[in-house]
Amino acid sequence: MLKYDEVAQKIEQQIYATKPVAGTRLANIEELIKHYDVSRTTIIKALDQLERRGIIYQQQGSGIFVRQSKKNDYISFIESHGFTNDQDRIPSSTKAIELSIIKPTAKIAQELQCDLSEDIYSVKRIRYVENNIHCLEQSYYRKSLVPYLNLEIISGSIFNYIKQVFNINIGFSDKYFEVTTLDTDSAMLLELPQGSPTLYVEEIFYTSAGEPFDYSVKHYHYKNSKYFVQSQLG
Amino acid sequence: MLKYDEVAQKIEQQIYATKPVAGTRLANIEELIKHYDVSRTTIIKALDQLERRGIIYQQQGSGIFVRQSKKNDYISFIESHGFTNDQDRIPSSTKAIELSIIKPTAKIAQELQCDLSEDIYSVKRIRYVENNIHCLEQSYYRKSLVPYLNLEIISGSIFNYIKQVFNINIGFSDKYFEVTTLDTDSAMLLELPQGSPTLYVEEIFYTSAGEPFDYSVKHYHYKNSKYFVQSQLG
DNA sequence: AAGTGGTCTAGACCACTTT
DNA sequence: AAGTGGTCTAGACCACTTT
Repeated sequence: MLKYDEVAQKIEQQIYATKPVAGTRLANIEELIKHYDVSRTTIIKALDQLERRGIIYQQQGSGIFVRQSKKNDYISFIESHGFTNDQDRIPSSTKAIELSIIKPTAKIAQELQCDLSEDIYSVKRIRYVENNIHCLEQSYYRKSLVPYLNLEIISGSIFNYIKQVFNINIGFSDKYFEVTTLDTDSAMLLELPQGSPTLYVEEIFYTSAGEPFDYSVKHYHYKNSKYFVQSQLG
Repeated sequence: MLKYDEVAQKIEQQIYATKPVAGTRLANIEELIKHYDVSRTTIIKALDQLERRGIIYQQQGSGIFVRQSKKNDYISFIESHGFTNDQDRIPSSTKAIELSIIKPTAKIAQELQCDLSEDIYSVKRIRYVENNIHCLEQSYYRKSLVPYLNLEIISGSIFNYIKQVFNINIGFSDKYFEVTTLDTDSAMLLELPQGSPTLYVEEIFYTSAGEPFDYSVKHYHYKNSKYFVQSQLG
């Protein structure tokens, strides 16, 4: 494990364990260097990581402080995989609705940067958080990169599966979204009236080598899902 | 100006100038070190910055590559101040609807971590992008931190103003959002039928010293606003 | 003036991919 | 085996805030 990851994790755990109020000052950098017995650069890198994740903030000349903890019931829109805060997991589950191999439409081929003749796994699922319907998800995977899927696999975490079995490293994603209304089919599956508002999200996932392997379209249940995003500005 | 910011900016400008297709490989690190005459650490920091902003991606052992450029008409949800990509600005404007000094409600006082007796500037505005209604915004500023506002100021960029005049450095923000429907008042102002879907956002802005100074509530026009978010995963 | 976080360097060495 | 990005160190010096 990398040193700066280890230091970041230890500092984070200490914050979660002692639950200091927002604005509490942590030890200064010199002390952290001595305490963790690493170089200045390593401490700074660990702190930068915690700052980006919204756990602390740093003010030059003043100190390192604990940031406000997030509201409950809100899910991180960036790393949303069914958890709220990193501390306490929220039980989530998945129901598979459809699994088939298809040829891509022009739109799908474009997003996945693939040929129209390439085989594509089409996966339709409903995702639940705390036993409430959270969203309807239609995903397309390039079979050349994800050679095999079955009902059991898609009822769990597909990402964990393809990471472990096919050794695919997930690199980054592009997320496009807007607010719209539900058509008949989606409304039925989300158990909402037709025309209900929804957060409509299209997301393309790339491997760490920059290859798009998953194009997903999601309709979120507007009553059961709330989100948060923390930003660094300035 | 900091060296790594300068290097990042130069590399970015070069990418925008030559518009290479996604996946194009940039010069390797040794070359960048020589070319910009800075240390390895400085190059790495510049590249990390560009990676976080979605402009490049790096693959250990392989190279540094240009990332897909973003779709037009989508606005960055993180740094959304009325622009799309960093390259080409989109004309945006603001119409002031209301400006007053009030005492905070319990909710406002809680979000701004202030006393119920403190003076608060209440600002209501409509924001336009390319002459289309983009969102309705109700903001609350702590008068102790933002001592003066008038109609002219709030018709422009309040953030630029308070940065320059009151020397407030904006540090970070917490954004909470969900999909809901418009009530009569908001619908009228957004020129949409009552009950239309909307993206409802609450955002708290903090100074770099960690003090909340602005609590804003926004209703986005569901037909005129689309967003994107780029994530680093793995 | 003292304290605290941030930048920057040269260079050794490690991790991963490509040839 | 060679190439390429990433980690880590010691230490000098800078930028900003607090006393």
